Amino acid sequence: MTPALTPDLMTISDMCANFDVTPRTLRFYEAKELLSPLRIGTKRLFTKRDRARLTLILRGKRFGFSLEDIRQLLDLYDRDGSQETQLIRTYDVARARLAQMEQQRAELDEAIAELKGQLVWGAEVLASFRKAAAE
Amino acid sequence: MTPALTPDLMTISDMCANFDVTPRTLRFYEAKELLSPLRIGTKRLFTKRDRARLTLILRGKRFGFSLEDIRQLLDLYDRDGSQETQLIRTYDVARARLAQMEQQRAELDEAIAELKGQLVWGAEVLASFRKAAAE
DNA sequence: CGTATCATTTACGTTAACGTCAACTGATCT
DNA sequence: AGATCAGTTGACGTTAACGTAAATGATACG
Repeated sequence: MTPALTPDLMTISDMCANFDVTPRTLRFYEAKELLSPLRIGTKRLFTKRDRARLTLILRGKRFGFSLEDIRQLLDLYDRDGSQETQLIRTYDVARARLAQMEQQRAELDEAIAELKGQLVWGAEVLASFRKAAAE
Repeated sequence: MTPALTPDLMTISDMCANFDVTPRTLRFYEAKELLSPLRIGTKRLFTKRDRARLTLILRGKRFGFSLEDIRQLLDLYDRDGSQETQLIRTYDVARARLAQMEQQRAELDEAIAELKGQLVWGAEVLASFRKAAAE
């Protein structure tokens, strides 16, 4: 069993199992100052706060934010999570990102449409090949 | 004026202007064997074929193909552009890529939806802030 | 002849997000 | 003690698609 995570501290392998990331990733995030686990001697112990942050980090990645973007957002949450101006800034960043994503989706849609067109053409060429071969 | 592109040959800067790419890009593509311009002495002269290929390269990039993917597709076109099996292979690659893109689009849609949800929440928090400040 | 412009080759630099060793250190189990 | 883990730091490797700089060559103009 896991050593009974008394004050909800988790070892690096607990974290890996729970969040499906590698140790390298967690150390990397620490180096990037996205996480700051406690130390007992040399070993890392991840707190509830670290877990909350990691959750946000992974969500941010799903949104396509870079780690640097994420770090800045986390900093904003931290510094004075309750300052209205900070919240507004976070909100704006997210909205901008949303706009980007919708733009990206539009481009993707265009590319899909174009590629579909090419496929239709390809199918026609193939069909005419078979016709020619059948005579 | 451009030296009257007699047998439709273009210099590197003509190409850059026409396709909106840098010289570095064209040399890079040549190194990757995507293009194979003629040489007069040391200088490159791009033929009609090079331009056709570049068009396909750029289109491929819009589709999200890697240069390596594109090179292979171009090779297929070349080797025996009229062999049915080659055409089929090209067709299949394109279809697979289309599937990828539609998958990607689905994920993007999900992320957009989730992010929109977060934004709504963020807006609510902001609203409650203003309410609190107004009292 | 001088210079201005365009081109060429070579080769190292860049960015992101980790992967993959290597070489240890400690703790634990037997 | 010996062996076995789990963990640590450090450092170089990876991938894609070029950017950028340095040194040199070719050509045309006046």
